[in-house]
Amino acid sequence: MRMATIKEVAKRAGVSVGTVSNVLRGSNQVAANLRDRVNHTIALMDYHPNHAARSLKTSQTHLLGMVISDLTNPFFPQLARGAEDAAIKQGYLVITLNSDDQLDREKRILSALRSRRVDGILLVVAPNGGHDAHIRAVIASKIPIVCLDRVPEGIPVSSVATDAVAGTEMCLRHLIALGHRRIAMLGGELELKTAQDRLQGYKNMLAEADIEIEPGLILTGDFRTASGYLLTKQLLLSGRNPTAIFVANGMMALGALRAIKELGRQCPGDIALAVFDDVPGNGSFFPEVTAVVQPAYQIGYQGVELLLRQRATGEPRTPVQILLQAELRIGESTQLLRTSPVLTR
Amino acid sequence: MRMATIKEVAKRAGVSVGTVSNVLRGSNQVAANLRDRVNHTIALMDYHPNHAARSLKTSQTHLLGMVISDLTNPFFPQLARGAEDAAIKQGYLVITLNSDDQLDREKRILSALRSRRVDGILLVVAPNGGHDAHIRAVIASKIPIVCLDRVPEGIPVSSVATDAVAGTEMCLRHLIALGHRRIAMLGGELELKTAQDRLQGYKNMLAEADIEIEPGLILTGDFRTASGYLLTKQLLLSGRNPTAIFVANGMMALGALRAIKELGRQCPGDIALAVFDDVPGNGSFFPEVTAVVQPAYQIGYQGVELLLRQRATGEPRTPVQILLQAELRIGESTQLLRTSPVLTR
DNA sequence: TTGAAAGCGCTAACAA
DNA sequence: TTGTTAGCGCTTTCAA
Repeated sequence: MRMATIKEVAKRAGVSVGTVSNVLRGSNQVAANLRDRVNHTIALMDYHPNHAARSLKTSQTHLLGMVISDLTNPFFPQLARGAEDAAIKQGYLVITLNSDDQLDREKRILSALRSRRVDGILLVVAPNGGHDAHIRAVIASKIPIVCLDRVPEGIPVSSVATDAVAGTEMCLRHLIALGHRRIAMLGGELELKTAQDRLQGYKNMLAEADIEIEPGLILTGDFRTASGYLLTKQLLLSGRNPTAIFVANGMMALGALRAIKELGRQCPGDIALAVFDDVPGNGSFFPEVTAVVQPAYQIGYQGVELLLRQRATGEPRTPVQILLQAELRIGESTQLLRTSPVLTR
Repeated sequence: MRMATIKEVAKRAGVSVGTVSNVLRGSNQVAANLRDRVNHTIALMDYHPNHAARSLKTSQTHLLGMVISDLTNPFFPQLARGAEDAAIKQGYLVITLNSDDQLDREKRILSALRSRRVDGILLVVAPNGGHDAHIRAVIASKIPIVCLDRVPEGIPVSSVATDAVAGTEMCLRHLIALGHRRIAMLGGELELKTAQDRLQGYKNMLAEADIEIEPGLILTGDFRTASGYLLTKQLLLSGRNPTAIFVANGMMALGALRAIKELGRQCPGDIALAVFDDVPGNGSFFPEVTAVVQPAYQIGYQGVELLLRQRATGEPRTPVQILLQAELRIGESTQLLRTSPVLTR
């Protein structure tokens, strides 16, 4: 059965389509009795305005596209929920797509989104080694775009992200205050600004505490669980004996914890652990992991708000970069145990 | 800047709009030289067909709507990814929305999705206490709909879900084989078929093992972490002394673990724990929790396939109910410790 | 305050 | 094989 059209509603209610349209759009130019009659007919016929027709006429889809790397990384569902809430509040819907951090997927997704005439794009960029022509093409086409979480370098684009340098510094300060000096760092792909920032924060704090940087304690992975697992095994079997590990994100931390467990080491007894980004399940298990918790929901929420603001006012001359502060949540994984051999040397 | 239209492309290429349309749709009725000229012009003008206009004409949006309860429950991201992959493979995009298990949100979402004229709806129903008129309205309107995860009762609708009875039985069998007889059950809202099924599986196995059901060991919550936490505290302080707890989902298990930890009990030393549904972070912490792992990705994937199949062939006379089997993953949380007082009575 | 009608960009039926 | 055109359902002017 076909869906009712505005014409059918108008006929049934005994008014013109213009009047029905006015009622739909909440115009107060319509007499109360007519308005009631129309609304009643709408309910009666279970009428739902055809969005495609409306889009065609107004050239607005009220659709936003969002490209994230992977929804199964718990950082992104929160971000997606923030985006959804902000979008719905303004009458928009969001199509979310996963790039898995693969450049070709990102390109195809962006292309599909353009065909759909989305009113704006939220993008968590994949590492691209400088191949950013497809992103520049979006900017050139005047589709409003805001980058989330990862701020691409060398592209004039607005963004909302966590202040990763400050967040990392806060965490390292905590570790150093506990007496740790041999702190290892498991980082993400250094193409990504966020990965660089976390490494930078690490270096800053070591320098501030007059701790010499030991290159062998800095390992680079790719923000995935498998990578955290491998690097941790490698690190713990390297004989470099760090007393603490700082991990660049939650997924890697999961791998690190598994490796520590498998090697029969105790955390925090044998080794302390702290993470940038929250860890799935954190707080329900032992040890609760000390984590720099990002305002993921806010990144999504403010990203949409910024996007729609820019859309409303026209793209600003200079891009806006919003930096949100993270929060340090101290857990058992960096707890000092009296009996612990960790810091006694 | 406006985007190019098919008319402009036709003019520039010196052909009619009909010809451009034929080229776009890959018709082989077009002479090679014209086709090349048109394709060249399309590339030149960076033309992208207007999806809204096409939708209006063909009354197909190639959009699917998906309503889930909460993306931050890790079960759903997997399901969403399965749906996305299956949809993209057939040229569809998915709009995912969270109902938070609230009936009014579900209604509003369904209404928005209908306005968007989505080609099909994937729905994880919220508990509704029999208020399912809005779902029946979708069915009446002939929009293909497939329910995921939770099979609503008394509504003729296709679905893809986990075989919760069998999954629970498998898990209880494991617990009973370990010698447990005082097994508590923390369930979800009994309005939901999945919650009922899990309880049913529990009862089935106790009956099979000739264990009398003790009502005080069966607590009912709402599938959320807070509920798992509260019920576990209540249970452990009740003096009923269960030796094992079976929890109805992963989020509740997180709460249960936290409660056990806070009360200073050891798992599995003092109490064993098993869960229907996986637990966030499981496997990286101690204890790894014995879990009935659902094929979440498959539920999403097969849900979309079923939906599109039904759309292609017309709604079938009788709804199809697909039941997928879960897998029991045994962890440390149900490990028998020689020193454990648990089973010595 | 209400109605009539043009037209958004496309597809598909039909004509040439 | 290619061109012409009606019309999808809506918003929005303009007239009444």
